[in-house]
Amino acid sequence: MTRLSHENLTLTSDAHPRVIEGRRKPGRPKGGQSSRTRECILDAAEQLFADRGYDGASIRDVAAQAGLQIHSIGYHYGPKEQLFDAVVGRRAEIMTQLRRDALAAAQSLSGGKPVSVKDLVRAYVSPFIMSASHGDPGWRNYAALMGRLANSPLGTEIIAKHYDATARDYIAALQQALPRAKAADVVEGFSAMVAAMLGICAATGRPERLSGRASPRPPEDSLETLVRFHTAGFQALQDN
Amino acid sequence: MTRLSHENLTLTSDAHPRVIEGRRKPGRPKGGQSSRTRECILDAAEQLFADRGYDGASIRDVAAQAGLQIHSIGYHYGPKEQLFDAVVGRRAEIMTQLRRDALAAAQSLSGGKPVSVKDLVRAYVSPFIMSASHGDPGWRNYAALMGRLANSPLGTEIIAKHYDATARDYIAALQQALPRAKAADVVEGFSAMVAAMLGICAATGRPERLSGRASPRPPEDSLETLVRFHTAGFQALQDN
DNA sequence: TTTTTATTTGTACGTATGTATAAAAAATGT
DNA sequence: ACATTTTTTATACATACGTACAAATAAAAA
Repeated sequence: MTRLSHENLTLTSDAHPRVIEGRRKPGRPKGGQSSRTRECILDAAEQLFADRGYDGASIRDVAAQAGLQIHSIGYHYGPKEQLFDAVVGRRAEIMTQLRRDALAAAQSLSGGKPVSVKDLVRAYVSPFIMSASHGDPGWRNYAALMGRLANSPLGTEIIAKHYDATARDYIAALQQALPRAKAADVVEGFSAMVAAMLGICAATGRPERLSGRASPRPPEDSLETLVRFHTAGFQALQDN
Repeated sequence: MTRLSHENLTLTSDAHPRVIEGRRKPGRPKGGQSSRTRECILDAAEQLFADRGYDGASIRDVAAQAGLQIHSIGYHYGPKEQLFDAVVGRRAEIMTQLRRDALAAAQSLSGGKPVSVKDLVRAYVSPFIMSASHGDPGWRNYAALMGRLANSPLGTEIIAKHYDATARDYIAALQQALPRAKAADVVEGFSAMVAAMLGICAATGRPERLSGRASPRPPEDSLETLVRFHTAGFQALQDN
């Protein structure tokens, strides 16, 4: 367990320092200190929104978890919805970049010809599943949060804002890979793929219960199964 | 617009009387009247839970929507979680029966041999999608609610209670239809199928946005696509 | 008719919520 | 050295929450 101590601000965590334990004295911090406080707030909010949902997590909970006063949250992020948007947006930017890069790489590798369905499915799904299962509790919380959000009005709105552009790119590429499939079917398949991806990362424990196994599957196995399953699904959309 | 009036209890709605508009006088109602009040409460709670989530919908909202006093809710259903369970359970019983019947019918029709994957997928998914899209706003709300719940802890718990038994039956049948597929893969495919089904009925508007169409697809089309897509997905799990 | 049961009403409690205000304190800019 | 900016603390407000209690009322049971 690492324990970083920087002035009056003490962060403790294993490999991922994010919870402020000691209190800060009031006053302007030295050089850009606030940016770290802002990250701590996002981390705390991320975890609580994931665990309890948007309405279930209060601003007070977030402040307590981050070791701050209530008003510090509002000071840095304004009203609750804005904080929520910041939580979603922070990693959405990273995830979007990963997916864009993966798509560009696949496209340049296939040189002009349409990218295969399998590569598209993998390119979209892999960054998310891998991030959600590679130790970082922040990403794990984020993935759970996205799953919780998926079918709610507020969630849909914010997901649209941060993820629709990339989704459209992938759908277009899928359409090229499946020229005989109806456009509406491709979108439906894409939605199914996203829903399955989020379900895997939600860690509800249902798959374990239904299969009788004690611990969750290795995420790499889930990823391979998901890719195989949905690739075949997409291809079946060509038979009209 | 039909308007039924029965004693002091006045229900108004088109084709689905569920919102009490006039106030009831206190006192014991005539013969089993309360059962109708109880249904009204469930209808109101169903809608509000679907629209705003478990934490977003208050007992006061439910009472107001049902035209009752706050305490009537607690009187009939006890604490909030119990009301929630009642909301989920009411239609879960019906849905479970529909799925059991469909499975039994398919099994007797195939006379001893394993039921085909396609029939299994359809038998599981069709009752839900059809109920969610056949006019009844109660079922529509219910389907949206289930989608919202899917990846939350409370939702998982209650879904387990009401739906796991049938899920196990279908997974066993799928396993028989796919003898060369790994058990964990079949469970993963089943989870994917459920997630896609819930996503379709959640009516988030995302598919419309991503495909540029104005109105949602006819549910029959979505159903056929889902069946085709997931049948192929399951079959691909046989190639190890 | 009297008693019992079922249901609704009205009110209340203690707590939690999102947001706002004012003041204090420490670093920075001049 | 002084004024300014940034961030924290402390407190407060109005409202909303889940739950509970006692009283009132009307049907049913005796």
